[in-house]
Amino acid sequence: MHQDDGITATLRRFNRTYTQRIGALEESFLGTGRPLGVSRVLYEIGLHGAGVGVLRDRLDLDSGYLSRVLSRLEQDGLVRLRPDPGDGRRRLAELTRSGRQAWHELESRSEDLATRLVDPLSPRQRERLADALATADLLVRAATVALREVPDSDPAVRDAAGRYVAELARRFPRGFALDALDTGRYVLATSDGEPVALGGLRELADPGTAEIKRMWVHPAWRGAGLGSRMLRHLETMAAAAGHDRVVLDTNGTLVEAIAMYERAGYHRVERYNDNPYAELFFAKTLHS
Amino acid sequence: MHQDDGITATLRRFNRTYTQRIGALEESFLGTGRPLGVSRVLYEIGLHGAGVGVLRDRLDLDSGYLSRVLSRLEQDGLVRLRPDPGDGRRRLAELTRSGRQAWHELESRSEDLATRLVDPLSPRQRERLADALATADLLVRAATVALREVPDSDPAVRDAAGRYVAELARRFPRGFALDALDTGRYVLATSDGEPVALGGLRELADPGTAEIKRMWVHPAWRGAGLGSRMLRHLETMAAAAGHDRVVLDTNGTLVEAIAMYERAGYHRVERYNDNPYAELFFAKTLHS
DNA sequence: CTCTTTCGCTGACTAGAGTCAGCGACCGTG
DNA sequence: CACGGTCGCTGACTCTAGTCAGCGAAAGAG
Repeated sequence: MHQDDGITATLRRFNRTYTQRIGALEESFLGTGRPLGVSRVLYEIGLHGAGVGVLRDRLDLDSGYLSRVLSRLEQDGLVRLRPDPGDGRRRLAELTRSGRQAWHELESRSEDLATRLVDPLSPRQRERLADALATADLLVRAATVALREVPDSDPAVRDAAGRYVAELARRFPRGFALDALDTGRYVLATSDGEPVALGGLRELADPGTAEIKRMWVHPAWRGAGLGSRMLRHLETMAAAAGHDRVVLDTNGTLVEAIAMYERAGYHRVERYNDNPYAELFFAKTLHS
Repeated sequence: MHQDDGITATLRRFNRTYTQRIGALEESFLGTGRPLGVSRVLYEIGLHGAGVGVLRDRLDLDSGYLSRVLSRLEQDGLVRLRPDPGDGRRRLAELTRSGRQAWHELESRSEDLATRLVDPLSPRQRERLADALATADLLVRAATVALREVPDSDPAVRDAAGRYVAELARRFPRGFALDALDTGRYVLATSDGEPVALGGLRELADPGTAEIKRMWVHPAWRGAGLGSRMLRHLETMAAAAGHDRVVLDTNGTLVEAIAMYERAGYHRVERYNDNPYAELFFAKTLHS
């Protein structure tokens, strides 16, 4: 019924099976007397409400289209729109009492469908399915993490760098303190808009060499290969900028990171700076 | 990032991840200058051609709608329609040279997308993803197998029974022969229209007892729990028909089946018929 | 040879989803 | 306070997907 004929074939086969049988979960939003698009907006507003612009971004809808959907929901008494107190141009959408009821209806309809799908399976099979889907979920998310260079003024960089510092302070025996953010080029990895990894690249006095700084991966994402991807990305950037060697320093307590650097082809070198927190120094020659 | 909070939550979470990121595989049919529906029909016709009725069944389309889509494809020079030589009412659709070219384009577009998706993953991760998706595929297929009672005249019953007989003939030391199909109630399990399991229920002289016959599961589907599901289904049918006990006979060579009967609560009983092929006899009391 | 089905096609619709240009209210900057 | 830009809304569209009733040719049953 299935033979191992490559990852893309497996993926495409799964895609077919999936859209035919579970895709219906999506259309479970239908059958509530409302068109799918309207229900999706209703669901996305959620119990806590949401700004119109946020909805537009999250659902990737045209401004005019969303506006019409919202006014329909308002007419139906499911949604209340009020101006954003902080910015008179914006509007906030929130569910009315019957809107919340409709939201719960969508929720339970989707839950029912999921239950009905797994119902024919034995407990053991359900467990296997849950494991397989959780694994697939993690890997698909990891695969679709987007890396992009951002200016060091980007709030997400400050946020990620702050978490980096906080973690080092917790892990380093004598704590860790850092005042200003290094200038340099930063690469931010995001998933669903959330920062999940950060990496920085800085020029050194020696023009041929770049230094990798501030490598950080969100704790929940460790082991998903993000660190290596970030490293490769930074190396490519360094090579493109004309460097033929990258260096980095780290601390002996960061054992996972050290293992990753070694797997990625980095080798130990002598101390090249006077960073008091650094104990180990690595370098890698780039083959362009 | 993910906590174990039940199979339905995992399924729904995956569903969200999936539709956002892999769902695009489906829409890869877009961007070819043709609407999605038209491309789907084109793809489904395939390189070997297909009858119009077959397409209607497979894609679950309205007769009139499909007809229009096909004539559009014919106008565009991608499809040729000719009458079925065996039945003048039917028509066969097959791809022209440029139709085949368009088909390959869809194929490679879909392949590209799949490749691009798994590209950021390491070989080890790709393997894990392939495993997870293959497992999920199997289980989702198993979960969505449909069991339905069919008349014993149904060609699918004859087909499945034929495979059953052929397999027993191969596995039994002295072969197996069976002339007519027993009358009785048959339950057929199908996946994508293909028969994947069969089971029969027959009344015995003793009115309280029903006999389960012709239990067969497609070789590719064994281990997916279909046998147990079929058994449960037949038991429910027997109970609904007023029986409080089911019996069955089997042969010592069918070790997997015997293990399944025992797991399902069947216990050994004395021989109750003169079936020369039967060596072992089982019974189960139904608690209604 | 009739009568009934089946098969695919045509015409006439509808709802849903989305696009695009432009508008008025409002914000932040210089 | 002028001005460019942002935000959401409105009107006028388009395209896709699909439904439904009915029709004529062909096949199968009696």
